Amino acid sequence: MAILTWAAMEKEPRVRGEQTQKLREALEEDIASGRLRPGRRLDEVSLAERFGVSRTPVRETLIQLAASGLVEIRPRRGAFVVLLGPRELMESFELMAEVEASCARLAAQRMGPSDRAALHEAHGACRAAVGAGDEAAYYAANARFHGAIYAGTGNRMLCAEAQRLQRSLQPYRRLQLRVPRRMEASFAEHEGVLEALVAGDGATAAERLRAHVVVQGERFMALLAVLQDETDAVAQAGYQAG
Amino acid sequence: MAILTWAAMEKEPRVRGEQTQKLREALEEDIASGRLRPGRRLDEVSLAERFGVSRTPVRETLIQLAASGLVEIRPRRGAFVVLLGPRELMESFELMAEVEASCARLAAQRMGPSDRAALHEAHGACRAAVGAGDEAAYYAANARFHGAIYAGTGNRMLCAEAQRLQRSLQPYRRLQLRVPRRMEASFAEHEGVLEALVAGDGATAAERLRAHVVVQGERFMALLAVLQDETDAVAQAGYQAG
DNA sequence: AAACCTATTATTGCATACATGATTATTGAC
DNA sequence: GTCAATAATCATGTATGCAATAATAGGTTT
Repeated sequence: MAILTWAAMEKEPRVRGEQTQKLREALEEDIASGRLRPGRRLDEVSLAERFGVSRTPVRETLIQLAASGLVEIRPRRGAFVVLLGPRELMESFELMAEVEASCARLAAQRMGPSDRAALHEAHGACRAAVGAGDEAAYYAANARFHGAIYAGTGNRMLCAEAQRLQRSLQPYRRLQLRVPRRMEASFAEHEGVLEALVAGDGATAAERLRAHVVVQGERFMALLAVLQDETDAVAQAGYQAG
Repeated sequence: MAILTWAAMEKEPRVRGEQTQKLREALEEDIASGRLRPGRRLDEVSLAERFGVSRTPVRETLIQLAASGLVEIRPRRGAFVVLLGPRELMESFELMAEVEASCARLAAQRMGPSDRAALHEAHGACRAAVGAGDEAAYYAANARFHGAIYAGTGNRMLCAEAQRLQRSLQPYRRLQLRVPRRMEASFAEHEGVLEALVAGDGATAAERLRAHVVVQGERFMALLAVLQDETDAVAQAGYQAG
């Protein structure tokens, strides 16, 4: 007793939660969707009132979010939605590119029929979104496309890591909507990745997916000035969530 | 106001802590050193008494450790030192291999003189440890060797991720001491990695470091039966820490 | 004797209360 | 009028108390 066998470990959330679970999902959604923008302070009492709970589960949720990289907690200062600086953004995109390249290499060797089906489905949805010019649909389908590659590795640890990184960069991807012909370029790159994946060419798939993410990062960094302006504007407006 | 500028974000711990900081370090050390073995249950009141604090900071620390992958929290059941099963161990080693390979590739291109000096220093310490047959010294020097490669990437996000993974696998590395001629083999592999790194050959360095980690993982998986026996014994003995 | 059901115990999850440090506002001086 | 120092306010960090659930022990039944 007092021992947990690994056989019993077949459930994902390594983290406690009853109330906390809901709080975490709600805040993650708020951050990803942009309702809570990077840099926004997260007041414990306000969040507690908003969700109708005490400060305790709020604090525990904030700690979880801090550990997953979405929130930053400064001792005695409070919690803030993580605001990545230029350097940290570049580093995060590079890390993302490396992880995704690894996923592509492994997925090319290991994807099963259902993985391939999911990948093609997501790719088709991307194509449809490009045709319709539907940014929101492309955004969702793009996430499925990348997620299918993660899952195709068969490595749940790697998959979880890739998803965590994707979530932490999600608040910034919104700004990519401003890049002209973004969807078309992204879709074309996806096609190259898909081709290499279905051919089982791991090296090529990895290189193409790495380049895809790196290029996205470079496009994004070009918009950094705009980002700065926006957060400044947010600061001045004293943005309120909910 | 209510906005955190990224200029102010030049401090590492994204996590709160006064008491919590000490608790986290102490528990990390206990887990890494093997005083708290994988599968061990972590009772909140016992920990609170042991550290002379209330349950609150203990809970917050456990949540942090859960998020970093060292502890697993099962709702209403308590916290346990993560006990990775065979599949999870394989996946973790693979993830580690991928991340380290990325580090090697980037470090080969970017390492500065101080990074190279640190790498050579660690390698020299490894050589000395092999000569002296000092397992503990090799263990420490090996960690410095890998850490120097992480740092050599100049990417703090990647570096932090690699270190987090290393910590989460640390409880299991102890068992590698049983592999015969482990130090000699490891050191020989290090030498190949170092050679490629100083030559600036990122592709070769990445491949060699990946192989190094993968081989370590394979050696390790061969000991899994022993691991299982040991944890079973621990379970029966009702291992007490401290 | 073994298995199942029940009652007790113990531990987690959450709420509330208090203390300390940070932030802000006010007041005074230059 | 601006800057600085001090006091008041507020938020965080920690402790404690209560409720609900899971683990456990005991008794009963087959």
